[in-house]
Amino acid sequence: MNATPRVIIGLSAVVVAASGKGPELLLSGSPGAIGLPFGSFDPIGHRTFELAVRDFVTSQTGFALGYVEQLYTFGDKGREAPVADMGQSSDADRVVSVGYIALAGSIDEGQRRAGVWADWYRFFPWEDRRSTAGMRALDLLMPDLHAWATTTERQSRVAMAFGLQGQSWQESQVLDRFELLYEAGLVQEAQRDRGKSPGSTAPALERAYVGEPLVSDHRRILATAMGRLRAKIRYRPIIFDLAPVRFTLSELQDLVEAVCGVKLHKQNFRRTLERSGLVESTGAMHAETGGRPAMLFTRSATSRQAGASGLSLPLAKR
Amino acid sequence: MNATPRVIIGLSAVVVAASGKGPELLLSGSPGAIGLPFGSFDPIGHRTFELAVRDFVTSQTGFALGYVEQLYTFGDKGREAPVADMGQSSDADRVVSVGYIALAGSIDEGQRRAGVWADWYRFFPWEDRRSTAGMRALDLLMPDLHAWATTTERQSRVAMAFGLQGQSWQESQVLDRFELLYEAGLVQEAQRDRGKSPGSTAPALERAYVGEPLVSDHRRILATAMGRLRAKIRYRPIIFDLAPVRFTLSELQDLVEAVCGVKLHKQNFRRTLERSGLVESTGAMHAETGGRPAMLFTRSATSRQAGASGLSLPLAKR
DNA sequence: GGGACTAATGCTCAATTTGAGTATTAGTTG
DNA sequence: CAACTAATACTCAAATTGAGCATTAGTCCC
Repeated sequence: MNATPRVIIGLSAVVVAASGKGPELLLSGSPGAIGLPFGSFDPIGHRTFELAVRDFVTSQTGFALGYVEQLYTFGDKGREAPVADMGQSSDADRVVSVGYIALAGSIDEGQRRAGVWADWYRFFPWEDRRSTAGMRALDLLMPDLHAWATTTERQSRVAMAFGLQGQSWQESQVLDRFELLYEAGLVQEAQRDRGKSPGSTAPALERAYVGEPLVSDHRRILATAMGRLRAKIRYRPIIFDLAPVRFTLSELQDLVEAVCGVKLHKQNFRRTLERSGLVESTGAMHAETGGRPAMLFTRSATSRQAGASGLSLPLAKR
Repeated sequence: MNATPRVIIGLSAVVVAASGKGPELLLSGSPGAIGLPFGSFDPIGHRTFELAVRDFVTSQTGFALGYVEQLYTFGDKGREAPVADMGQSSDADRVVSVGYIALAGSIDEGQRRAGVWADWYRFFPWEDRRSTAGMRALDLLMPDLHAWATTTERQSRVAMAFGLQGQSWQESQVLDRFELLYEAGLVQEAQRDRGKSPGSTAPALERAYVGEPLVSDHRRILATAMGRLRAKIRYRPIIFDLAPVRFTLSELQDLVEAVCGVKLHKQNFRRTLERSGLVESTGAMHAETGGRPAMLFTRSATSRQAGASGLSLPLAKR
């Protein structure tokens, strides 16, 4: 019972690591109430947010974070909804959450099993355009999206966000697409926040194409993180914070494709990569693919410099 | 006297408007303690941060904001230093400030005089590379920067940030440059935060080239805003939120140049602009320049669509 | 009413950068 | 050693960019 409501600062971290299969997220919570790793900011103990994030992620999950970047501060009333165990907060408090993205590098099977990791496309099936499964998720959403787009303004928003009608798909507009689906009531969080019981008048939501919900507004934070990461790949050499120390160009390409959810043109990818000077070949070869052995590369010294640029993404044709 | 220290959320707004001369900032405070418009977030009254920002800027200054975007949340202990009139906060409270950038469009002389506006280059003389004055500010900083750059790591950071040694100047790295100057003790805030009296052992700071300081960490927030705006110009048609409704291409170019602090190649600028489809000609002409009359343009309908892209910036040669 | 002056607009051309392939090579496997 | 699989090399046209020179439509001044 507080006399004056307090502001509690919550920190949420989108911790991304690359396993063999692609980007994976560190999750916490119990089945049915899954969310991002979450901690409260201690105004006395913590000197900066970033230190606080590193701190609680390591103490909660045992993983040490590499690259950490602030995403956005979410403070909307009405979207923080059911967060279960937030410790000392009472109903009267206002929770403001500062979202972070952290890259935990490349992990092996052992580490992977030690935490609760999930492929991030479980929460955004439509964002994966490498596979027919992802394309199909979008197809299945289309009827409901069109039904919602009753005005030309809405139609144009749908077209721009999802790359319809001659517009091109922009892989980093993850948040735009999610917010649009939220507004259209096509993700479970929207129905939850409106206080409806899922599946009454609202459209029935099949997880195969609307994705799994997360606690509170964590899926929104995740969308922000995906978008930021996808955009940042283009202008900072951040991909190397996810890649293993040594990699073949194909492995690097697979990783970029997995993060961005698109297919790239192989020859052009290696061309721009070699020109960029971001990688340099170690002498070693890697011969486990059944084809011609591939040269192993590492990130170059210049790629570590402060203002180094990112990768260009030469898309492969349909 | 609080038993437990509270967290106070402060909102700071970088309000930018374009006058004839270029981007101007709305300031508040008294001489010697100038800062950005600043308000506290009320956890009960305000539903979202953005509404709160609009609210307090309008009530404090009378200006209605157009475009508003969150920048970053600053929570470092030790950099919020002397903020004078922050209302009900006590020493024990921790102030976290959420920075916003807001574009107030184009203003006339009357509106300009109604608020306290200042050319933003007063705070960042080295960011203006259109004029020799700005280039000179950087020249004057160089000796101190080099003196600070005692390691190769620092030297390379300086080179990347300020475009030396074959590196190109990146107009949107405003924050990198400011933080570097801060670390090097070359801006007054750094000396203040370290508790030194300005001008003891530290280098003497001439305002003509180190720029004017702002209260608290407001200059850092401003640097973030400048960088964000400069970067965003390239991928969103945000410049039209600063431009007047009708403009000639030269006026638009001057505005872009003023925001980005660089000179552009005129013919190439108009070429890409016309191809982009972001502007369309009104029939009218504008003949006040003493040369051939110019066509007046407006932003096109497509430039208002959600995912519309921004301007390319064809730099003019040295 | 014709030149000088000024900015706006039009046009050209080469250098790069992209997009989209086809061709060759170095391993593994049966 | 032939078949197979990736990796790597090379090619060529289209599109984009960087840098200019050229022309035009006004004003100002005699």
